[in-house]
Amino acid sequence: MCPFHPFLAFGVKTMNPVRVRFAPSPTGFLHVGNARTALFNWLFARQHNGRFILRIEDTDVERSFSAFEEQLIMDLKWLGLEWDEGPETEGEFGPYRQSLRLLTYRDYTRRLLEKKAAYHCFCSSEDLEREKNTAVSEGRMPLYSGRCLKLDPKESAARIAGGEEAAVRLKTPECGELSFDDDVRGTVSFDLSLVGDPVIVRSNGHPAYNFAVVIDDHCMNISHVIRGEDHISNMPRQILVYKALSLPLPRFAHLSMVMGEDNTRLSKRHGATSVRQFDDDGILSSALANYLALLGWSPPEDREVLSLEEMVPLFNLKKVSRSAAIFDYKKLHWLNRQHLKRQPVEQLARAAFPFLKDEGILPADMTPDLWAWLEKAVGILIEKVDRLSDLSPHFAALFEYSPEKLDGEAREILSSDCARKVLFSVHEELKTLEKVDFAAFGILTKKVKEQTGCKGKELFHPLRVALTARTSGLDLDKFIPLVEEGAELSFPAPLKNCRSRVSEILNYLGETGSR
RNA sequence: GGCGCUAUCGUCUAGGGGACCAGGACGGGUGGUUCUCAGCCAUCAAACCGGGGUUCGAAUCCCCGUAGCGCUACCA
Repeated sequence: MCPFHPFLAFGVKTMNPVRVRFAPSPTGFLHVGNARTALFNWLFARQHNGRFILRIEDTDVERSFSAFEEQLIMDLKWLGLEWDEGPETEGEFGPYRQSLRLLTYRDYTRRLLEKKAAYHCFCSSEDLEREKNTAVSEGRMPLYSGRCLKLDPKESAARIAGGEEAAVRLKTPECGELSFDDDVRGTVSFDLSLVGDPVIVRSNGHPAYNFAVVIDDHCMNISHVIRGEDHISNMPRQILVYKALSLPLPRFAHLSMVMGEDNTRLSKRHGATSVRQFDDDGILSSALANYLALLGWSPPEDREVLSLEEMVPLFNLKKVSRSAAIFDYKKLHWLNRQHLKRQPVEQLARAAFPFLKDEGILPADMTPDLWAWLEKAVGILIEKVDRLSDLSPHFAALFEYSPEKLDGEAREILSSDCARKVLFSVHEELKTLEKVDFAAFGILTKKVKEQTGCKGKELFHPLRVALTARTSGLDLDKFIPLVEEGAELSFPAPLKNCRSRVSEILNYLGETGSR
């Protein structure tokens, strides 16, 4: 617990270690907008050898759930944003959950009340609502009237002693100007005549946000408050709390918002918005983090594809953009492709596995042989996709072989003279081969070319259709070894080798007489 | 309504009084890569919100409009 300390009023200047925090409320999944705030805090802490603190703001008892808190923690870890202090790790400035800090808030509230910097308010929410409505209809600012401030202190004390519920309001100056220096926006100022006495403690005893953050940031020794722009309008109220308590101010930086394509706040109808969904969609955490960083920050020398570690020394909070950014899924997908390519095949195979298992393409119990094949296949197929979730159809195409589903274009290709010669020649050659690997395939095509006199399209198109029953797909010299090796392994649905494919299509064509 | 923040290609942005008839990336168009698709490479189109100042000179500084967003809670 952090006791109130009047000395701090004079802002004792020491070596100020960088301490930043990410303070989400556990009221839902980790949203990409919040994730970006967390990321910028993390980057800032890491590059200054500072501490990154996670604090759970669960003072809204109605909406906070521990399940969300657990999810939040998982999502943050998935993104790679490990915290130095917070739930699980703890630390010397805890507890890191607001619901466990009630005594601290109470202590500070008492000080404020004693200094007469705050007062009890007995107004009912109905009264408040009515006053607000009349103010608005008369075109006035809906400020609190200050009715309870005028109450006789004795009466007020008696009502409290009598057990009556009351909120606590901060007494604010009636006029004047307040300004602060924002690290991304410069000087921002407000007219104090426009801020009413805010409730700092609700009548249920829980602190209001604008009070709790100030206390927590101070007690946790936060040096830089980096948060969303939506908090900027709260600054006068928060600064007033700092002043009433004579606490030194940390530095502030307000980040712009993340919007959807239609320039409204990013929400479910724009597509995936929680980091969990991106994981489910086959987006790598490093790609998401990279993309989020690019929303507002631009790395020097056009180095756009960056890992978390690479971003740390390059990041510059003061260069962060002040305007809102629209979330562009296309660019995220492109970036994901870049990150996918940087990934070693072993890792890619591991990352792709869940998607392929769910599609029934791979068995749940993988053997070393299957892993080896998967690595090879993923290494080849990855260049076809932006996301891991897009891998399944490409894998499925390896397994599926259905001459009866031949489309018009494929039949057309098969109907040429060359096609007939190529098919028979390949069929014969395949009989002599034990296994068709990359080298064997080269020799095979050369032989077929000599025997049939067909080359180029005339040779490869029929070959492709014969082996895949499709007109497009993987390069044949990659496709064939994959299929041949896979044919010897046991998958949920077996993979046919080249020889049986060619026999099958020859049979099919013979039966239907369509050759 | 009030207050605050913001404003460069469709999108993310570079730029910080002359180096800018504005650069990069995504996306789009076109061409190349002697099997297809994809990829990759090359190439093209595409922007300083409007109006006033300040200045020899403004995307850049100031003011006014406009628009978007945020806040205006006993939500955070």
